[in-house]
Amino acid sequence: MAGLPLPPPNPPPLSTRNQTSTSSSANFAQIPSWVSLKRSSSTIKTEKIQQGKLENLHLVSLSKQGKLKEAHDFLKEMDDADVSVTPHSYQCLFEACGKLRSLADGRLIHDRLRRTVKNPSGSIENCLLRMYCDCGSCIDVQKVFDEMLMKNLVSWVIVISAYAKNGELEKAIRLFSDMQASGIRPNSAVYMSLLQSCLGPSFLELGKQIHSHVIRAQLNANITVETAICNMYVRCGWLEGAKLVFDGMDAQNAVTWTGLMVGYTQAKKLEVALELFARMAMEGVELDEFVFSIVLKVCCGLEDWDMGRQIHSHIVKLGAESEVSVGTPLVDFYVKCGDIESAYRSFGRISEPNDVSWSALISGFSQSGRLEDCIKIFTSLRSEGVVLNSFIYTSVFQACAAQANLNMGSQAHGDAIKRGLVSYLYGESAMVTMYSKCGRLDYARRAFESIDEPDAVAWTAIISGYAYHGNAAEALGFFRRMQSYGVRPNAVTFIAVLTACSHSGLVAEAKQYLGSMSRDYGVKPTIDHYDCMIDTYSRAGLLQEALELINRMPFEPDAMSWKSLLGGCWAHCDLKLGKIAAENLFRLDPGDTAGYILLFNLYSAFGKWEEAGHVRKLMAERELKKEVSCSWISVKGQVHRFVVGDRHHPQTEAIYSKLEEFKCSVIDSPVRLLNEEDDVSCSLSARKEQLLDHSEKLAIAFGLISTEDNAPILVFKNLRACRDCHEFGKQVSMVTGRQIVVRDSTRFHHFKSGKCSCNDYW
DNA sequence: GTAGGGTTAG
Repeated sequence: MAGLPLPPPNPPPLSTRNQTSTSSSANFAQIPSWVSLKRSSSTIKTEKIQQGKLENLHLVSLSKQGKLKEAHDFLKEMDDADVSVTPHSYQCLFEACGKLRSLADGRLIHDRLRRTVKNPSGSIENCLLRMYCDCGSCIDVQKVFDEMLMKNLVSWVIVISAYAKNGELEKAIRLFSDMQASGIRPNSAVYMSLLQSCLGPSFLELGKQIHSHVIRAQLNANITVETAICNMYVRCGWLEGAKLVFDGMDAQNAVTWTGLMVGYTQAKKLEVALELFARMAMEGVELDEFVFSIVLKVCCGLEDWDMGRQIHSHIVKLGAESEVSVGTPLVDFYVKCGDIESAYRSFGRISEPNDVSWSALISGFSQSGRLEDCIKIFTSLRSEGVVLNSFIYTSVFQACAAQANLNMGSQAHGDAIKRGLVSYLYGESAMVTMYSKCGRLDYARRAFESIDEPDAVAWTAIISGYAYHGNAAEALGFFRRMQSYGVRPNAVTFIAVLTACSHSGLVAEAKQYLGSMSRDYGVKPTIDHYDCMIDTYSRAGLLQEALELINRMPFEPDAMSWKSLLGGCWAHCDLKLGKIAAENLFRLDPGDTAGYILLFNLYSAFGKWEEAGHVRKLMAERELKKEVSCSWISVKGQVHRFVVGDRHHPQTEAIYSKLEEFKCSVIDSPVRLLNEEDDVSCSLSARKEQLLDHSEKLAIAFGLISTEDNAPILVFKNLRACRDCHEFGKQVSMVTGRQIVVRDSTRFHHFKSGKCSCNDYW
């Protein structure tokens, strides 16, 4: 990728509602250091009043720049020179402390205020209150508030909002009553802060009471307050109430409509949400930049890609594409569409992308398999010091998992920890998967054990990890542990459990788990679960059972059902059933290359060359090409890739002579089977030659000559391991005593002392 | 007052 597209010229802004106007206050950063209390500056010293003004000006400047340490020093100098601090300076100092959330500084300056000023004004005290709120210290807020002699409306608003924001709603309500008792009428700000604190269904009753207070206070004609009430009902899960308030309003603005659409989206009533948008557009409500994100989300949920594109063109007409709050949801929409090119184009039109925009794009690349791009963008963002977030890291972990890129994955891991950006559960589960797919089950386990309270997804990740590595005992152990912790398994968990069983020949266990899903766990089995069971029977050679299950299961068999059976027929040499399975598979998925190869091998095994040739012709007719097979190994941080018969590597001679040492391992059976790695069109004798230099063997041989004698060898390949290479792995592990690990397209093979963890089942 | 990005699978 040659750099990202340039942003276009700025379009007219949508609405200025959210654009903070730049204040016209002086730039205090420019006040030079001559405003200091050097005793030599006699001109300043002589004029007492002027002097105080300048010092206070400097103090204000330091506060606005957030230079609190310098401010403290300067305050001391002012004390020494007997210059008093003005109320305005105190206000600025408190504002700075609040902004920086520096409670310690705030308390120091508060102390100073107490010592030097007898009766501070109400507005100073309100500043103090606000400072302690910003620093999150309710104790200090309460103390100041209790000692205040002149409590005005603002003071009450600050304190009530402080408690409300802090989740102490009861206290806020009590203060609210006190306020009324003391004869002060609450304003809309008080009600807004109380309403915003009603966060879930448990607050519904309280929310209703606040609502009735609003009506009594006659504030219910205020569009902002009404919108807040509407959103309160949405958050409390009472959509009907929200709708009632909405319909009762004299006029609604874009915010009101957006809030209601969010409500219907959360309630999974997507059609209603979309209707609302249509109505809103028809009624000519002035759209703002936030409306589109929710509508586009609705389109994604409905998979209504046409509607999404229509909305996109509407956005273009409004000239809002470059707005980050509009462009980012657009990127996500196209990612969900599976249209990564459009997503990338939309991203390029955002004039000032933020971290959310980047994460939407990166996850798009990760999900669409553009892993190189994903990693590339991540690396360049990191080096440019752009703000990253935990979403980005989660996507990077995923990409590294798919790429089996342990190097990048563990680097990103360390980096994310340093920046505190491993997101709880999301990032952690992705990390478990990353390590297990990179071949480091030990790290995966450690990553898992460090999760505070793993949820079903995290448990599923570790169970899948062990299943993927062919260790059913551990996988099932984790499944039991999961239940002992009271975490309920979901549908995907059972896929992992059943996969663990099928790869280890645990037929009875699989049957029992499938049967217990609905009964004991309340998880309804889907066709995927039945396919796992069919796979289990097939691998174990129980082909009749597999066929029976296909016929009597409560679903129409899909391609996967027949493919599993075909795999079993191939492994256990059942031509008759294999033909039936293949016919059905090709009917449902004519493009399944691996299926044709299975059938070809099956015919060949029975010496049925004519039929085998027919399969080959069929593949050619349907223009099915095998993916070019390759294997790779990482040595000292460098990745070495090999294809069949590869002679490009600088150490080719040494690699081939190492292979010669193991030559006798090639099974010399009268029937030479076709493997995924072989060229389908070449002759039998040529294929025999090919067996010697399959990419997997080349990678293993290179591993042998380029690593320490006792180091384990980890090889990755893009296709399924063939029988010869599998035997080769076993033999090498026996002769050399090395541990060999091969990840093929479906699982890990751990070769040790002449045996493989897959028990020759894969 | 409002929204936007991600976790587990064969």
